[in-house]
Amino acid sequence: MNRRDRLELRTLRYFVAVAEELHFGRAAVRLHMSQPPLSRAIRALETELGATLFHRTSAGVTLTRAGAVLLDEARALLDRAERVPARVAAAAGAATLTVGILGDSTDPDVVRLADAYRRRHPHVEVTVRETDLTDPTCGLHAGLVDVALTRGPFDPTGLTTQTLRADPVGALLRADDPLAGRASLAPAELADRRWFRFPEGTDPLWQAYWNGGEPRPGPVVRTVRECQQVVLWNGTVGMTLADHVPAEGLTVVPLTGLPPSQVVLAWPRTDPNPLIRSFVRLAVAVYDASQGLS
Amino acid sequence: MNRRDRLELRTLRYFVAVAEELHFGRAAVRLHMSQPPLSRAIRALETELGATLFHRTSAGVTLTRAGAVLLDEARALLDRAERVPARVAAAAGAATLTVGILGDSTDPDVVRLADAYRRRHPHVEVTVRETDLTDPTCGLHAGLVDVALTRGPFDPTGLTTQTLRADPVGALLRADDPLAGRASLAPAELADRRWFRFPEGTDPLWQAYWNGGEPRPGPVVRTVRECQQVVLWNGTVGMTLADHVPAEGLTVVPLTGLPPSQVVLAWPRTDPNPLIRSFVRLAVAVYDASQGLS
DNA sequence: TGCGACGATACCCGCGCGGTATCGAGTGTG
DNA sequence: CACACTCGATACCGCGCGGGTATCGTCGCA
Repeated sequence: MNRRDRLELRTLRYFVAVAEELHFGRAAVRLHMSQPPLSRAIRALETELGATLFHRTSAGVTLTRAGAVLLDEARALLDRAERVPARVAAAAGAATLTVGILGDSTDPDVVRLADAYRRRHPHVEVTVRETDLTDPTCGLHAGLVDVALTRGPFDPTGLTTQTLRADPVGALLRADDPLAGRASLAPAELADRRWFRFPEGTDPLWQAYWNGGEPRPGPVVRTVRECQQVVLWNGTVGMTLADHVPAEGLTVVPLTGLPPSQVVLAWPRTDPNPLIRSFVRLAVAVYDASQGLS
Repeated sequence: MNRRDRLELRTLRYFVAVAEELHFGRAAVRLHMSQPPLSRAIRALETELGATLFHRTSAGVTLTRAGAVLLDEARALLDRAERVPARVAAAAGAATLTVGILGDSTDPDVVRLADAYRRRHPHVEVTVRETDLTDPTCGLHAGLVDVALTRGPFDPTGLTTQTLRADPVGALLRADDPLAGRASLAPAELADRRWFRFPEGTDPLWQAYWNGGEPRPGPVVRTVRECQQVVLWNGTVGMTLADHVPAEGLTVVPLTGLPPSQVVLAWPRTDPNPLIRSFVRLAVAVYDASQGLS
């Protein structure tokens, strides 16, 4: 009568674990769960099938004849089920996912995300396209990438976005700058300086944010490296991540009163490619887990 | 990351339904569910497998190549899974369940329960043992039956019991009895009559209940038929179910102030036979459903 | 007879699943 | 050309199931 009364693979996985360990406690460990729900699940399976699967004696647990038969059947089913994803993937053709990454991402979470995705979808050919700072969407609109692992803010028209993390920002200064020794700075204290900025045509939201709230005059940069060079050589200033470890001769001072910089995942609003969905799901999980333990 | 991310048979059943109907709405009907969760499940499956399974065009739904492959795989898996219960049952040997039924059970729910159980466990050999009224446990203690579908009250020592329903009771009288025309009776109004009773050694709780709260003198009966005969021939009275349709020359008048008669399922407390468990589960479901619509 | 091992039971909680309501896109029609 | 209809997708909600912790009951053993 209940809906939980048809055979399911999960139950069979439980059964196989117990049948192989012949010990509920150890099987539970192997299944990364605790013993009581496992006992219950096996009991429910016995009820469902109308047959006792294990002899529970004080000496230990042994398979009944019915249990032995089910073990064969279950292994066959699980083996076959195991191979289904690979076969479907093969039929779908060489699956490809192109991830756009904003130039400076030495983010350790990106590595963890790449690992996790590779483990989850070994058949997917992931290509990474690193882009400079002049396009926060990493070429999403041009169709150059399927999904962009980038930073905000930018015009989200036609895109779906998902914020993964927020990092405090800081001012990038020469190490011998008079303000270099400060524990923190307000953007106003740098109002009279020249700030590096991005080329004409760059997303205005993006431009404004990285100039401390409003576009300011200064040299044009395209890459992280250029930002550093232009500060070193011109004595300009600019924004970067507060925990950024700068190059020799540069320093970073935390900026106060500014919204933190968000790590954002973006992808086309209408793209039906399910690889994107699973990538997004995984990314959220990985970044959340990372948040949790920090 | 979630636990809901391994392939499950339920999901495959959904997929096969949609693949065969090529229409989400109709597939949902076939699966006895509504369309939105079905759409979600298919989407989740696509995400999980990293492949699009259906082309959703305005013209309708068609399978992709990946979907076609999955359809084959899914059918193979489901076919095999379908046969598992039968094979396990065969290995367990001829499964037998003996149900004890108290003599007078012309209860329609019993029929529905028998049907449901037969549908659910077609391989189980169900034998029914109808017993007289002298043992409310239908021979459970003697091991004559596995489970008793009976009425209370009785001594539950060593048994597990489950109440399924409660029915009002009435007095069984001759149709020409002075009290026969009454709309209802209190047991006290029959205090001076002789009540039929059960033989020496019958469960005391049982004996007392069916004599209106305390054992009263009167002729000894063993079966429902004997009850009727003894009332017809001796002018004795006794208790029966209020909605009982009596034989010619008899009548039933509802009794007030007595606890209703409970339909009770009873089985040995320590019997490991899983057939009993599933029978009990089903019985509860059937009787509950029956309650609901009354 | 106390103790340890181990499966079963009791009870609680969070989330995944299925429900209803609604949207939005695409299409045929007066 | 607007309107209505179809049908899958989305938003949101409530509940039951699956998994958790605590504890029990039983059996073997010192």
